Amino acid sequence: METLDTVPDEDFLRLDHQICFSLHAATRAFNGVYREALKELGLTYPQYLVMLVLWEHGELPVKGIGERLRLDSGTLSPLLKRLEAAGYVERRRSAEDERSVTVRATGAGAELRERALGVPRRIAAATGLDLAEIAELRDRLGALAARLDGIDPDALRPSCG
Amino acid sequence: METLDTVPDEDFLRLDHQICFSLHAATRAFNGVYREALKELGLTYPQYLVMLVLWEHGELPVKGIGERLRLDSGTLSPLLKRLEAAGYVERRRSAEDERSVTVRATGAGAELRERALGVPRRIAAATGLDLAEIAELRDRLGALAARLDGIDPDALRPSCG
DNA sequence: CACGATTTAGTTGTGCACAACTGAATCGTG
DNA sequence: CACGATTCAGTTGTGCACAACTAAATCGTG
Repeated sequence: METLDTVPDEDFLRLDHQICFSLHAATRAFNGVYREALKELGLTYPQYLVMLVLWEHGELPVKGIGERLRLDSGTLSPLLKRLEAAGYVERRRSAEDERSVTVRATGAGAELRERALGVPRRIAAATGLDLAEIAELRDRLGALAARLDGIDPDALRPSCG
Repeated sequence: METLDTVPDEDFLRLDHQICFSLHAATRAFNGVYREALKELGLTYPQYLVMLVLWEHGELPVKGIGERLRLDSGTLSPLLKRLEAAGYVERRRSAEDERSVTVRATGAGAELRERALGVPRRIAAATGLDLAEIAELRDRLGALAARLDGIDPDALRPSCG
């Protein structure tokens, strides 16, 4: 089998162009499709992800949301502020640990879930993938992400290439 | 085989949580890995994509870059201005069509290519995927993106779900 | 040729990602 | 108990994505 070592740098650069582009394109295409589907709910895609975890887990501290979505407070704080302004979530300082802020869906947020139920099905139908393919894609992407997250930054430095 | 139609909305919402998350996570993990690898070059990931197309195609109008990367002038104009400020590209109004701005790599931009040659190999090695797997992932993502880009927006509206 | 439609870059405004930082609360160890 | 280290949310600044818009050049049709 052809191994990585036998391929010239030039070919790698070309292949890189292709895979970078397709990953970038797939992500933006997915975002675009969700943007369209979520327009009627008044949610962005990241806001929808936050609502999904709140619907699934009930109330969570900001940190808990961040762990599940791999987002930090710099991203979540303003996003949650917008969700709060829209009336979908409420935030309050935890009584037990006043460093922590607990986030939970409001009544309007719960109603939103009912309106959101149809979204994933329409997306799935639009992709033309069946359930098994969707699950496989999920697993591949999940495995890739886990592997990438586990990379030692030093392995990306020139000295180790 | 289980079809989409027989799956309850609730299960879809849960599956959606998973696939949204894994796509989002894979993208951000990839971005993070590239960010690290490109740090020494002083490039961001989108800037690197632009340099890749310029290295491959020689000079291109802004529109040509946008078509290849599916980016509009609102994204490209400031990005190119930064690449120009860094000395990697130069822009000049086309003589034939003064609406158009031609972008090409400078000498420093060409030197950057030499230093960039090792990057994709290190990324590929870090993913632990072999060439065939990389090519397969590229094709799957490309096909998915093409399918998503081709979706009729109306198909995402509630009335058609 | 004239003039409305189109094309091309660019600008503005909103939202997300992330690094670096701040400040307050809490924890752990002496 | 005291005090330095850590944790947590939030802020600031930079860059990207995208929608909506502007201005200038070009095109196409009468």
